[in-house]
Amino acid sequence: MYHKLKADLQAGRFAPGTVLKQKALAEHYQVSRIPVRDAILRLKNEGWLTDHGKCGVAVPEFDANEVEDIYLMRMRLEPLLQELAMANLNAEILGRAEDILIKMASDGLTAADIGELNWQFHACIFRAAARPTLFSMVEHLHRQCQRYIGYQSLSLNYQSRSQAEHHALLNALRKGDAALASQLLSEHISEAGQALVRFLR
Amino acid sequence: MYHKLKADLQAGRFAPGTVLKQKALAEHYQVSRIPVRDAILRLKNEGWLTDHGKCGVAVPEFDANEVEDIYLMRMRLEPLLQELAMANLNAEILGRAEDILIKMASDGLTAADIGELNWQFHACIFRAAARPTLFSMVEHLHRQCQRYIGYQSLSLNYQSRSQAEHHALLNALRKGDAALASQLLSEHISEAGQALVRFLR
DNA sequence: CTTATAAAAAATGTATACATTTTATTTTGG
DNA sequence: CCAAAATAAAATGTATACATTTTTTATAAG
Repeated sequence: MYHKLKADLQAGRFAPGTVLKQKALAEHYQVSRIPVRDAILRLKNEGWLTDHGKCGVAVPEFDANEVEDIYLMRMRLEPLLQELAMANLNAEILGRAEDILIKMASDGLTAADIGELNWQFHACIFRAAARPTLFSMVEHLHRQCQRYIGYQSLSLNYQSRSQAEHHALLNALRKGDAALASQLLSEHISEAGQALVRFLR
Repeated sequence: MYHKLKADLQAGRFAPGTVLKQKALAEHYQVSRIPVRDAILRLKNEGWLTDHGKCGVAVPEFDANEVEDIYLMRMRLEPLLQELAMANLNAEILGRAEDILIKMASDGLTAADIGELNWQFHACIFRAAARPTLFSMVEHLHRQCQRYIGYQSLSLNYQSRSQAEHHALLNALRKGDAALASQLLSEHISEAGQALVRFLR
């Protein structure tokens, strides 16, 4: 139930602003209201739903200010996590990261696919830091962004540029150039954020 | 129910590591398991409970690594938010912040009281940034820390030093010295974090 | 016609009962 | 005696039924 509703939200099958009622969801997914309530609680915490006054939940509208804040946070936290990871990077990890980049160059990927692979690429590096709390937070912020990028073709337009940045980052990591790697990641996030905010305004 | 369980967790009435079962909680609080489930879901997201295998939830053990990560994040995010707030600060806001500092000097405050007032002081400034998403995140990180500071007398030992730092910060904000205010806040967080990590190890 | 109040409808919160899954115990074979 | 499988117990997940709260609609007064 939770997974089905989340999938529908991720696929954009409910327009932003739509108000969802427990009873209606229960009937739609052929379950009782108990699992619906659980799912709603979880999805509210993940940012896929918001309270709608005292009754009902709504699919959040696109909010450029929210995106701006999330990208600001990512710019501060992801380079930090990457720096902490650098000491533990090795050829195997970097090889796996490159494999993901190769997959990202495939044809027929949806915006959601690209978003997921993009996260897998960075996560692969971040995980080496062995910092579960910081990692979870960064993952949470990434996934909040996916709500926005799933909808539009922006990620497809920026795909070639993004790939080039990924390869440049990978090279810096291979060389062990921490300052360059941090700067490249920061710019990578900044550009994606600015493009998304421009698109929303 | 949610509020009662949270209060008990905040007051440290369940030792870290304790495993809690829905049925036991339901009987203890004289409610059915449905509100217990809701409360558990919410408290897991707030960091007051964690999953315990496939069955039950546990009161999390104290984890110095988690604290270290949270303070690292706070050091990156709070100065950012404060900088964004500075343009909108005025005498009224700064006056309210000072009022809170005066309350913090009262006698007979518990560690939890001081923690709450400490947050109110900074929140009062942060709110001026009018950045709800960033603010929520910073608030979330603050409240995660309260789980640790509620337990021990550390906050009481650092109270006078902390107050001095608060006043220095307030002065920098009054003067509009952004660089100094950021630096003071960063150090303020860093010192509190280091003290807490030292205590836990 | 607008506003305030009252009744009706709808939505959420909670209790009880049952189903499914997980964990603990016992039994059996080596 | 130990390990693995089977059984019993316990815990969580879910459905139905009812209680409380919120929202909407209808009604009446100004």
